[in-house]
Amino acid sequence: MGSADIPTPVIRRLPLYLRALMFLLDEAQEIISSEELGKKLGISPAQIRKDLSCFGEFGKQGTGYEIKHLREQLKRILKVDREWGIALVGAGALGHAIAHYEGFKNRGFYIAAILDNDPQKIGKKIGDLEVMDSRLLPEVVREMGLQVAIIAVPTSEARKVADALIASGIKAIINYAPITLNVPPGVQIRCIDPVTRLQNMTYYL
Amino acid sequence: MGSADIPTPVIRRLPLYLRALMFLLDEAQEIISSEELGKKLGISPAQIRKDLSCFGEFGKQGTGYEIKHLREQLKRILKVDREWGIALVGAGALGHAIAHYEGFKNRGFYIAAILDNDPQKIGKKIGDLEVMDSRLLPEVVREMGLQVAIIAVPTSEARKVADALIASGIKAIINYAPITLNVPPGVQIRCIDPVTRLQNMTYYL
DNA sequence: TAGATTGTTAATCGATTAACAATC
DNA sequence: TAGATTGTTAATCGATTAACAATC
Repeated sequence: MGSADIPTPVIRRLPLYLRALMFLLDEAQEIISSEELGKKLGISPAQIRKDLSCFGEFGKQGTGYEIKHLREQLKRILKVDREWGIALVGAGALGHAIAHYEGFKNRGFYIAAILDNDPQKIGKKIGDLEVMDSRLLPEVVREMGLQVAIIAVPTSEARKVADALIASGIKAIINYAPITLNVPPGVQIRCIDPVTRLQNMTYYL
Repeated sequence: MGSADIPTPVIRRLPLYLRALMFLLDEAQEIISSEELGKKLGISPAQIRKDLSCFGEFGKQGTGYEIKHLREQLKRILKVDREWGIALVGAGALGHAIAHYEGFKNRGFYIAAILDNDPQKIGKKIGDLEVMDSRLLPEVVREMGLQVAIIAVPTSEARKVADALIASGIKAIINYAPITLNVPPGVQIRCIDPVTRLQNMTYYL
């Protein structure tokens, strides 16, 4: 690959830029400067320019950035210029909330399948999708060509589910169980645990 | 205050240490070395020792850390050696999932009140709590002495809700709407947006 | 004591910021 | 052109790591 190694903090910020640009486009704004974008995001303008310069020259001196163009570039860089299907494992309250979440729309993702191991839940419909038996995971992942999954099961089952996902060929996982899961190289994982975020804030109170 | 300024990455890691220690105690482990803890968390042992040394000397040379003792120290440092009541705003699918979440238990938090502006939802019960009218927010926050809140409303309402929370005296906010909210100094805010996390991972695929 | 692991210092590494020439 | 803002360099700042004396 021609692309040099980009610092991870840069990659963490790009989705925030993209999110802000999508929002601005909804409000029909066409151009934005690094100054204005920085103010909206609480990030320094120099930081934004430096981050973007890792990938090319997307702005125009004296003017700023054409929002639609920058959005397309960011989508391409982040590989969300396509739609990734997600395997959602867990059809409890959290699974329902994720299945009904509006925020995936136009951001590169959709729920492709919902799985659970509870016979009470298997076969039930959530929105347009029928909850499938967890045991079908390998087939579902292969047949639908899924690479992304979300773990929304109880903590006690999260490790087992992660192993099954990885064995099935999933390459990117969002884990909602409050536990650190170790994954092999080549597999991405991120944990969403509101309590660690809360504990982080209370330190400062 | 006697406490010097602690680097923010340190404060971000402490809740992870605490979470791992709680888990180990459940499994009846009593002692752990920075080496072993680091392996579990994917963090270098030197990092862990350095982080902890910001606050005191909690270990014993040649042995490691007494887990129960370190847990108590971390709880104290993070101010979760008490229980913080949370004002949960939004009683939709996400609000339900949060209200039923088991993960708050023993980690310093509980849902103290649930509010919504939808007459259809007001008065309905979620677990033990009755959904209250959002307009009662200032009274609820004051009377219950709440400092922490969670925003689980549609994106279009998030800004308004955040302003109301801050006006009511809330000092720490978890925002589930995929939008950057600007808050005044002295108020902590963290955004939980699974899609930015997903977009971060797809970059690496 | 011998072995192990901490707490801490110094060195390295990496990220952010300031500043300005380039240029629209 | 004059004014504005980018892209980029160099300087600053901060965080991580390596190494080891202290000590249990």
